[in-house]
Amino acid sequence: MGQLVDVAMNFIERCERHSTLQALVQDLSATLKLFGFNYFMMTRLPALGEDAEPYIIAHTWPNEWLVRYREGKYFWHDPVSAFSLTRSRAFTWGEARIGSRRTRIAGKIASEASSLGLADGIGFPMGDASSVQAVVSLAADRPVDLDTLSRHMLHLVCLNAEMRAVEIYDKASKVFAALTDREREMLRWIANGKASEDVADILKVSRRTVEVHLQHARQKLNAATTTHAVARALISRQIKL
Amino acid sequence: MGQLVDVAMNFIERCERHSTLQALVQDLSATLKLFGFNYFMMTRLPALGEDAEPYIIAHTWPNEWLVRYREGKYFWHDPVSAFSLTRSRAFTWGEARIGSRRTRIAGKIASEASSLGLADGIGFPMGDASSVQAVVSLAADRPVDLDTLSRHMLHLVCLNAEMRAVEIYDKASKVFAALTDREREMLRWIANGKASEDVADILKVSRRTVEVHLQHARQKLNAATTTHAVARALISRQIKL
DNA sequence: GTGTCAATTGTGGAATTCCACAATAGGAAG
DNA sequence: CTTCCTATTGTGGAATTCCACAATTGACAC
Repeated sequence: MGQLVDVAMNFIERCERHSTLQALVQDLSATLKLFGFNYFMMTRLPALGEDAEPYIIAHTWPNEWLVRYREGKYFWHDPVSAFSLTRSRAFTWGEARIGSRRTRIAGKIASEASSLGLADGIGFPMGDASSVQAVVSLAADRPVDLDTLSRHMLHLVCLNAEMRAVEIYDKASKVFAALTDREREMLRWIANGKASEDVADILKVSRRTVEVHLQHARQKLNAATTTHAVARALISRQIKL
Repeated sequence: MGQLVDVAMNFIERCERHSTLQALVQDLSATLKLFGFNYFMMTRLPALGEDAEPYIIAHTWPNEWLVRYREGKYFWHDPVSAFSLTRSRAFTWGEARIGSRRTRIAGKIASEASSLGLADGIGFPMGDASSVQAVVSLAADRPVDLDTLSRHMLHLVCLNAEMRAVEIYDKASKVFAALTDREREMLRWIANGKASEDVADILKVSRRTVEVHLQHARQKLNAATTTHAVARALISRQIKL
């Protein structure tokens, strides 16, 4: 019981010291086995309908399973992955499957997974309740039945592993030039559906002024269009809706 | 030592059962005091330069401090809050202050906070490493010196509290109509700076087809302009950049 | 088999944005 | 005090988007 707390704490401390994804994966994999999980998948979420594979950060899933997942575009048919997109709390695969109506394809996916040693699992969405960014999914060869403490320790393990993994994986994060207050102000109105002229009226300046600010914003964000600039400003958190 | 684990687990279990923000805040506040923290602040992050106050989800900060924070627009001068925007891991205020150059205003904020009983604290960014969504900040009247276990238990407490708080607070989350594959495809190209004509070429359809899809997207997302639609599609996670 | 919905294409004109070139004024920093 | 940056406004024309009105094809569901 208390042992798992130590296992988790020790893993988290080691986490910081791993400087390669490989080492981290190995350590995480070993740690998770102590909790009864043989495989894990750590991935960001693709936009709807998109191919999920490029978003994978790290995993130890059997290659065979990964191939099938890709070929069959399982991501968009698997109720478990669908669950990941909406849930902000931890959930077991069992829960996810019960919560969704049974379709042919869902049943097929579940039985195929089971035959490859991924019978049940638990998913930890990363991010807050308003927007899930990534998911760490753990697979076991039998139904998941964790006590509360183990579950939360696992959550902590996955949380820290993901943080570290993204740090390692994603060192080259997109950095855009900083906009001025005025530029952000203009962009924000545009992002909210106003035309340049509207913004001009709202801010009591000429339409031209608005357009020049937008032009500067486009240049700074290296954007081809104002829409492009808005998208980039949004993801770089320089504006909000 | 092991007691704090129980305290944390018990709190997390109670969390689910709280149905009002008030009850949650009270419980959280009491729980945090057992860890030596007298006040907390749970907030989402404003866009650069924006007023931070509307983004507060819940807090127990002294009113006097909150007023000063607002009046002086401290959020944008306080190295601690600046830290929240970039860090994805837990950090103490002390760490944040050391990591940034000392300015007059920063020193003033720190000493004012200290005189009101917020001498040091710890911040837990919520969200993954690539995008911080919210922060839970805990304040203590003396320098923070937590052992690893306590720190991680606190992290778990804050994580679950925030989840629940957002669930309660944000029941009326913006829901937009689902776009079709094609609509998303078009929007994605537009979000990436392409003109309708470019998209038409890329997808081997007529410019008009692209525009009709965009029109439908605008209608579904209730957006006045395509830019508006892109912004909404982005925040509702229907497209990615 | 009928109905609903997605995807596709078209026309023509109004509305809007984008761009190259220029210039003035004020504030902050060195 | 000089320099850099930001905010502001202007012109005119090219490029692009937006809109109202219409219609065909194919897929999936009841």
